[in-house]
Amino acid sequence: MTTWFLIIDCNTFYASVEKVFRPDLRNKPVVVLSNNDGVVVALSQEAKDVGIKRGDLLFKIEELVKTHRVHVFSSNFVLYYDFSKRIETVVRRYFYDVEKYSVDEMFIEYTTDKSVDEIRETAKKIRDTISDEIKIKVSIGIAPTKTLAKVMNRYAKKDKRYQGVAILKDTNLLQKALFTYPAGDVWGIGRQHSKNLAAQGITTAWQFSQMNDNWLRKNFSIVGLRTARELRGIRCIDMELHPPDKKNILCSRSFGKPISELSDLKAAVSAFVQEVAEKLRRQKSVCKSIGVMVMTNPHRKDQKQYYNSVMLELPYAANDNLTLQEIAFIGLEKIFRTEHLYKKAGVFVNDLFSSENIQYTLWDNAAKISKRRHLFQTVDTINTSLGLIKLGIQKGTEAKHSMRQTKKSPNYTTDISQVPKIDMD
DNA sequence: TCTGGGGTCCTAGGACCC
DNA sequence: TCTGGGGTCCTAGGACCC
Repeated sequence: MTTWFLIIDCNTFYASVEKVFRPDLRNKPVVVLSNNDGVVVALSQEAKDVGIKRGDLLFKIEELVKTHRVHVFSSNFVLYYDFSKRIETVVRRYFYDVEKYSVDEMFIEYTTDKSVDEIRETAKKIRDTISDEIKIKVSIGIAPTKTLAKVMNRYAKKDKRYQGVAILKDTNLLQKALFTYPAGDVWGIGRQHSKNLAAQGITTAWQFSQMNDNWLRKNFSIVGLRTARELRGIRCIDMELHPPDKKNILCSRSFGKPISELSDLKAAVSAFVQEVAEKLRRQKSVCKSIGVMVMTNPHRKDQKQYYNSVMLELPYAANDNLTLQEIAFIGLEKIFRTEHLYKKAGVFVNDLFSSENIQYTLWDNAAKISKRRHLFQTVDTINTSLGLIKLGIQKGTEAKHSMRQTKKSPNYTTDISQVPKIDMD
């Protein structure tokens, strides 16, 4: 028996999803923008071919967009997440244990005595099924460790000869796979490490993997050592089938237009508190403190800059909007200064623990706390199906802090009023 | 006009305790 | 002629991922 790791990775995911309901965009360049339509976060191969890169500012590529008739979309996470779930469902028909690593990637651990060719055929079948049923192309990398599977995945994606599935047949081929593979493209080696490595003449994954353990440990911590060992074929990173509860939850967002009034910031903070509180309740956690941060636009050198954040203790461990909002507002008022144009705000909670075993002290108003918790359980139930209930402060003020999203596609798959219509006339 | 959002882990250093 | 040492907790900062 041999244990393999498969990684299934969707090609240019957001851009591909946007194309599914738009057959007229086949073979056309498509880009998807960040929140507020600021920068390119995803792009189709055709868009890459005309010279657009991830991270490009929209206003700087206007010329390219015009000349090459690039189709531009605001991000539609509801749609992408729904596609992600559909793809996962297909994969689970073949493998019960799937690690959802990100919205467009899944790891699978596969222990089998099947031959390399048989494994490749299975992978191809999964790939074809996803392509047929969901209309999304995926690449699959297969190897004895997660890090090597990621390496193979890139070969599967970049080199047509693999037809979307690349497997590291045996470790004798390690040197061949890593010899020309850029060190900076290895999973776990980012920009900074890559720069430091290059300064010492280390540019390939193979060179990195052959460095001395002590040196790796000293310069790149235990994380870097683990990466090097994984590249040698030694398994160091396991599957994570059940995502652990979040230890921190953050909700922050830039505003479509700058805000200067406290009341408008309050409306934004209230909305962020709502999101944070919902996430807390979803994982059955409570928090003992809550933080708020505000900032001006750091890119506007001509404007007065201000950044501040504050963390406040709650009177008791909680996860209901009302308690969290009360304290968040106190925090906001502490750090709010007039005369600034605020571009972004955020709400965060750290040190979460399970809501199942809260210890109240003698002074806690247990009745009030319990009432609030039940109230928001009900609110969650209603919002899950309708999404209508908000705290009063948010009423009518949404426009002031809402994002700019002028090019959003319909929620084709999750909103009955937005499904595509076919004209039969 | 225009610059994303949400996470994780690791390390070093200071405070504090006995 | 000497000025401990080990353990724990917390925080800030820096790296990484998508």
